Amino acid sequence: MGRQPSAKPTSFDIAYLAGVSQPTVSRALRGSKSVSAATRANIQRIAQELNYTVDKNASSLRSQRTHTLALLFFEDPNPDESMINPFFLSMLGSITRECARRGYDLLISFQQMHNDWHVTYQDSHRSDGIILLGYGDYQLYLTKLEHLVEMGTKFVRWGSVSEDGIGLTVGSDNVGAGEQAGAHLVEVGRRRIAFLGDASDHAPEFQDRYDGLCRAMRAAGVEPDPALQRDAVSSEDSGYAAATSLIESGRSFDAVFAASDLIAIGAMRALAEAGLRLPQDVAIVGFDDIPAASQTTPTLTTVMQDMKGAGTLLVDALLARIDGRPVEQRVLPARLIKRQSTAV
Amino acid sequence: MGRQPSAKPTSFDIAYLAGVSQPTVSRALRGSKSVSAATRANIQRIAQELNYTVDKNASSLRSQRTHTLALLFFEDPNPDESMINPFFLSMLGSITRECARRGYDLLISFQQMHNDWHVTYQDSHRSDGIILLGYGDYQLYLTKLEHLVEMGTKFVRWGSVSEDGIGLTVGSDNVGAGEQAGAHLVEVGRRRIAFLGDASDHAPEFQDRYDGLCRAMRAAGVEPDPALQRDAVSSEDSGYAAATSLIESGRSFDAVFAASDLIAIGAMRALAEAGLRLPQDVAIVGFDDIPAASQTTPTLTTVMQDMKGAGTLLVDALLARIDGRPVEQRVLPARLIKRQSTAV
DNA sequence: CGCCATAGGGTATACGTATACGCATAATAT
DNA sequence: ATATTATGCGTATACGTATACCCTATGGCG
Repeated sequence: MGRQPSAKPTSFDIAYLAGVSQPTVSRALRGSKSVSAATRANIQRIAQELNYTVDKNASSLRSQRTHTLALLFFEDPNPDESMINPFFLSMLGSITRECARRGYDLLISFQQMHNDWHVTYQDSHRSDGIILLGYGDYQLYLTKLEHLVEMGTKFVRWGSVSEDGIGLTVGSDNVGAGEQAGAHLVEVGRRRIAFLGDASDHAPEFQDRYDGLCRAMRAAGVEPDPALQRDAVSSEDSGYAAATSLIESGRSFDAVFAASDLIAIGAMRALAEAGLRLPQDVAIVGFDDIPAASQTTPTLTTVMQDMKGAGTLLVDALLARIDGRPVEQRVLPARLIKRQSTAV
Repeated sequence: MGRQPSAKPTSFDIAYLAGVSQPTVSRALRGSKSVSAATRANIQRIAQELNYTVDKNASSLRSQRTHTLALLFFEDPNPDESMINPFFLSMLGSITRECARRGYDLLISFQQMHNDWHVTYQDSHRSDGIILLGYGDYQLYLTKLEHLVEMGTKFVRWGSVSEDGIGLTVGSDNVGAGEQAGAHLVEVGRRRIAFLGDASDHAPEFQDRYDGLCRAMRAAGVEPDPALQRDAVSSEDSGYAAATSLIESGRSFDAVFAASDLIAIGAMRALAEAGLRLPQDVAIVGFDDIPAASQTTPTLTTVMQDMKGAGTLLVDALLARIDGRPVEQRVLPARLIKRQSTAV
């Protein structure tokens, strides 16, 4: 039946073959400088030959470092439970790669917002640090964050960088992105610009985007009309509802800035059903540049965030915090992608 | 400065408080029947109170079981490296949840097809088993699979269930899905149906879909024309190229069955640019039901796979194999979603 | 030529858990 | 009544690594 799957070699096996003691093997492989170059090279060669890999469990047990990061998705308790926010998904790749590059494993965990705190607690024991991604009710979220801080857990989260300061935050330049979107809409001649997305402190990121929009409008000498803002969470249905409410209010508007692409897509449906022509009657800008944004009719102008940079930065920041190195909040640039929905 | 983050309690702490020995705590918590109900209840209560969690590293080290599954994405070495196949992403949620339900952790790892074997090898040491997801060159893939089998690694993969039998496979009923698509196209009056997607043994899943299509056509008394098949991998560009080649061949066709939605979307662009009306001149069916499929013009008829069931089944099958339980290959039903691109 | 610093590496041990044994007590069989 | 077995638990130990500490040769220095 072929050979045995040859029992996993240990550092003792290597040590024996190299004619040294086990600790020397450990030192050599971990890069301690108190082992001679020749010995180290020899040990590395033998390890390579035997396909030796350090036993993560033993190593972690001894050193009390897991070399693992946990990635927690906080989800809205929405009915469509199998759907994951496409935006976060596209960050996953870069986070994974960055972890691999740094020699860290990545543990994935999904969590309903309302869930037992217990799971998160466990995750904090299984990893050196936690990356938090999540839309949703920000207040609920905060209590969990405070709990984490209290426990001394290292973590970093994706979100609005401007606010409070619970823990370490990495995020896009939402204000700047909002400004870009606003400036572009003004440039194509729009003056009455509506905003769809929570502007309350339940959703700091959306709020930042709205602030940016207002800033751009004022810079162009246009005063934003608060009556043209409608709350919405990141889903098509919510966007549809918000746009419908806007239309039914009877107030005139010639552009819509949606706080996310999903909202924008729902809004486009509502606008089209109301007989409004896009972009002639109403120009529209979304946020996120999800794949569907280039498939809508008309194709959707939107803001693309630097997801690759985001993953790298999140991991970087978290590792810095874990190692006790100083780390400053950082903001990532975002870029406006112009498509048909704002074409003059 | 508040209290210390109170050192993590160990089984010894619990044992002391319960007035028993450490092994008894271990036995009680793991459900050994050689501990009395009263003692067990008491231990569990104390553990709960202290927020005790078993140290995974120590536990794994001792028992040689990691209680972790590794998820490996094999990617095409394509230029757009930050993009992950949206189809696999939607499976991630259900896999994660199923793992959590069974008390397993999930380790994520992306790999370029051409990468060093080393990474996969390591992953096989860090987990009890591996879940393999990947499109791409099937031959390259096979050599890696054989390597895994040789090492005695437990794994399960997503793919075409019909073929060879290297390892354990879970997949959709691609033949049946192809039949549904074909029957639908025939039903709306199409006779000259093109197929875009590799039909070689480099891509067994696509081949199955093609086989299903042919079967449905023959069942309706229509002989499929091999000249209407064009190779394509799962990307928009590839779909665009394949459709263009088809159009330029001058052969007449009144329908296209694309092996994936991305191919379909690329093909739609090519067809529209060639002045063909969809669906009047050419009806089109895709595969996967990615989010963008409902945003195209016209919206895309496609096949929806049971991704939630897929995740569950993959984890189930892998755990069965790990535990040495018997496990049969299983196939998941797929469902045709009818949209505008095939509306009569 | 003796003294000390340094490089290089060995010895002993701890990390927290799970399991093989052994040993009482109590329950049953003979 | 004694022999047998099951029940419930303690004792001892191993899993594979990393680190604190100790020891031995050198070489540099006065």
